[in-house]
Amino acid sequence: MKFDPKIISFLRPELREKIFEKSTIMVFSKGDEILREEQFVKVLPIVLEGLVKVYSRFNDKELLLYYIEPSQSCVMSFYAALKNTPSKVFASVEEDSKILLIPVNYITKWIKEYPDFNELFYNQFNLRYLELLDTIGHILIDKMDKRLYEHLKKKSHLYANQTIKMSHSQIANELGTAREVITRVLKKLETEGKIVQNMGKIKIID
Amino acid sequence: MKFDPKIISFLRPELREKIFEKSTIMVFSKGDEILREEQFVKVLPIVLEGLVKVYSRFNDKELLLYYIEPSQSCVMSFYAALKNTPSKVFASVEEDSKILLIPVNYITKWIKEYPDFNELFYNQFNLRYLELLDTIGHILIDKMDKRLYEHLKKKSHLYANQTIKMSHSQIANELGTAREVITRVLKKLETEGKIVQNMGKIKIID
DNA sequence: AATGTGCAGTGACTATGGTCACAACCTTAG
DNA sequence: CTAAGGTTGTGACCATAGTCACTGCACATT
Repeated sequence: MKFDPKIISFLRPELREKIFEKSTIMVFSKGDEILREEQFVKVLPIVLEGLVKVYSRFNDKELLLYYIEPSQSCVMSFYAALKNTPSKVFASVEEDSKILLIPVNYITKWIKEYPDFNELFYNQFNLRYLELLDTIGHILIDKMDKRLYEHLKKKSHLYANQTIKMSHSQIANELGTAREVITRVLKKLETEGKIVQNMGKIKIID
Repeated sequence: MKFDPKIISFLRPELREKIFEKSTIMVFSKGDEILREEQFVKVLPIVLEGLVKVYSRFNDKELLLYYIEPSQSCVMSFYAALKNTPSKVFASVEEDSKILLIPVNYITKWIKEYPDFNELFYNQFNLRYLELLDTIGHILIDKMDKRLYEHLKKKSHLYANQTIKMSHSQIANELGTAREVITRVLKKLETEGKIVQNMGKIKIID
């Protein structure tokens, strides 16, 4: 199987070749659900291109946990795969993505054989934990206007695009709040000159 | 060095002996601060007896992250030790504790040699992540009364004691809110018959 | 006994954000 | 073209919880 050697370049060439030999690459389109809560995981995804969103749901509310960017993996899948326990989170494709799927039986083997592969997951776990900690900080101390603004800025960086195309209710979901609140706060941010809205698009001034 | 073999009994005897050979056991008293934010970590703690509280601080507010119970370790220390990066969290001793301190240089070695030791940390990481997720859920959807009540119930289980002796402001800190709010909500819980307060002690009914 | 310190109790006020109801739109499918 | 369905804009209202200002209480120290 062909592969771009720049991807997961932090792993040793030897392991990288094994990974590409045993794995499959799948292409997903924007909006595809790739993981549901309570679903068992049989392959570990590593995003090669695109963007995947991982989120949790409480009652009817949703909360964005993290994005998986190229070269990153999903620790929740990793653990679910390792322990053969069902997933507690959801994942869906935000941007058309190319994803490397590693069969779970090799995971166990390789984390023993390749310390840097093992470390990769510790790094990811740590990263995600700190991100979540950060999220809690924002929820606890920031007001909606700041949370929303930071959220939009983060998104614009991820997409490498000043302009975001999302409905108010989608944003509300990601922040775990109601649509009207987003409409209200977006208007406020607009009068403050921090963003510009037109035709369903939001431009971040920064 | 003597040790109680029941402790960390899930590890292989061979490793357990090595751990006790190379580690020191320290005794801490209630209230001791054992880890500050931005501090570098040179030993990995495993709690043998007692209870250790790990928390984070945002501005002046504090938030309880998790308790380390006997046989558990602190993933935040683990990662900080592994990567030689400063800690992002605080830890303090809740109940007089006996703690096993493993020098960091052996950690790296043993996680390579002993897969079950390695797995221990994945388990802990996963556990803590899910706990934090749960906490976010509560913050997002529960009202203060429920959050407080659940918090008290959890504490009473940890201490194996129906009665909790804590000041209102301590509780407020752990939940990231203000003292008056706790006073108010405790009163509410009392009229609902869910708790009884007297002389600085809180008794949880049910 | 007098003073100080910390904790608990309380009423009043306020701000934030969640909810409701409804109007005014676009866009798209029939 | 028109109806339907989704999106946005808005005013009114309300509940929650954070803040302020103060009182009273208990205990310790001098």
